[in-house]
Amino acid sequence: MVSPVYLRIVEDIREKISNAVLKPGDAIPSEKALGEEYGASRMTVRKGLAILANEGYIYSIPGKGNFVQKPELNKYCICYDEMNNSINSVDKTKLLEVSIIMPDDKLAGELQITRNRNVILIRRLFYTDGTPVAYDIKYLLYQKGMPIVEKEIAHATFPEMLSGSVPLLALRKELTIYAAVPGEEIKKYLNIYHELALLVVEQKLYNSENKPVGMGITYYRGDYIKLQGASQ
Amino acid sequence: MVSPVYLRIVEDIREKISNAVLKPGDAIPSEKALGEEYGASRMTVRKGLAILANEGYIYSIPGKGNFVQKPELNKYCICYDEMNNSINSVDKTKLLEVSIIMPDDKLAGELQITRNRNVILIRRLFYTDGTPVAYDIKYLLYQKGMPIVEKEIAHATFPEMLSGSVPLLALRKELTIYAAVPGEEIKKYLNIYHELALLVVEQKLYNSENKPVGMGITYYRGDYIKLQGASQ
DNA sequence: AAGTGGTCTAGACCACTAG
DNA sequence: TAGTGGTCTAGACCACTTG
Repeated sequence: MVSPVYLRIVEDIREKISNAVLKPGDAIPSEKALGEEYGASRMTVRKGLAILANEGYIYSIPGKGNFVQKPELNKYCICYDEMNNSINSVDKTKLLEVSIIMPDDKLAGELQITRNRNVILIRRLFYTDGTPVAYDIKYLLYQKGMPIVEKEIAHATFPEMLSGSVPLLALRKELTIYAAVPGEEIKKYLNIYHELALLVVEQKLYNSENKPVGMGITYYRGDYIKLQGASQ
Repeated sequence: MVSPVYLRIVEDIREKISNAVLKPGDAIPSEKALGEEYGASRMTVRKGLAILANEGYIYSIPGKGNFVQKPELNKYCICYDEMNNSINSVDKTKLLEVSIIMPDDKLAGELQITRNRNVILIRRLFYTDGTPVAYDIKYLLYQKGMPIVEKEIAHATFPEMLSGSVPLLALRKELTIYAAVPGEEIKKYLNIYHELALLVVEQKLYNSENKPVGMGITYYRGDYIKLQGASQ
């Protein structure tokens, strides 16, 4: 079997959609018809169509048929890792602070907790070639059994910090990206003496019950970071 | 049939992975064993496993078995639309320029064309509540039959501009995000009189042969935009 | 009533992995 | 050699849509 039948079906139909032979909203031949066309059973045809549906090319309406999907024009996938981006990679970190704090009203609200709940505060600086390029703050809900080993924390990305206490596959993550002018404290940490923009990335992590388990803010020197995304 | 058998299988196994009953690398019971456990045929079991594989929970090794996947810790999905973001939405646009130009060396390189190829240049301002919030530049490879209707261009997002000449499902898109300090020209367009950071978003579009068909840069006032992403 | 997709079965043969 | 996943079939019954 050089190439399975269902893959030939997938490739053929995908090609027709890419070349606009089949346009969004058009009906695809019925599963019975495709089976006859390719000399395949209905289950084999369905396997191919399931793949196309999964890739976002088609959708089906029970009782009616399969149809070409309208493309998602504005979806992008971005791989964000505090320590690595497309123009830069962190080669040194400095742990400024690890402490247990009681949250203020704003933080308690963000983390959906009361003000007497313990929170771990971690502040770090990221360096590239000896230059400080980012100032990083993390707040983690303290969980019993959570390892606060400084050596581990210093170089960990945010999800990694939680790997001991939360099953990572249950983690839901949110990202917010914006630009800002640095305040005096950050200017000092990042050795900024002239006008410079910051790229700010906020992360928020939720457990499987959709409760926040941590949030973080990273302030990058604008001249040391580019985030990249792509469709698909 | 209240809930199909294959969905029960999916939910059971997904639950076990989320609760760390099954950990990354662990083997899942064989398809035969699962079939006996759920009183289902092997094809039904496989349908469930295919869904889990597609969701990124498991993977399979032929001849060995199905295994729990290590989670993707840094993948985020972001919906980017020039005109809409999480804190702001453009309600007016102003077309500054639509013209056909010959690219300079830099642009020709970016678009992988020779300097005698025609390029459409579009410059726009985006407004929210009467305030200019973004300055937008687009370069499109001129294709014969391309509609340059000013009314259409003024309010279109980048992929929409190409909808007449390129099958949109074949479009591959790239995004680059960074922060910068505004230059004099942009300060003038965006009425910036004090220190302010810009969020800059570059878009590059490719056709099905992976040749660039357009690129765009949008300069947002840092106080008027936040981009958001999420896992899944 | 005829056609469509959704679910499911009980087999089959293959290629691969492991002891 | 026994067990595993990968492909495939030829049926079946169901719920749904359309005329």
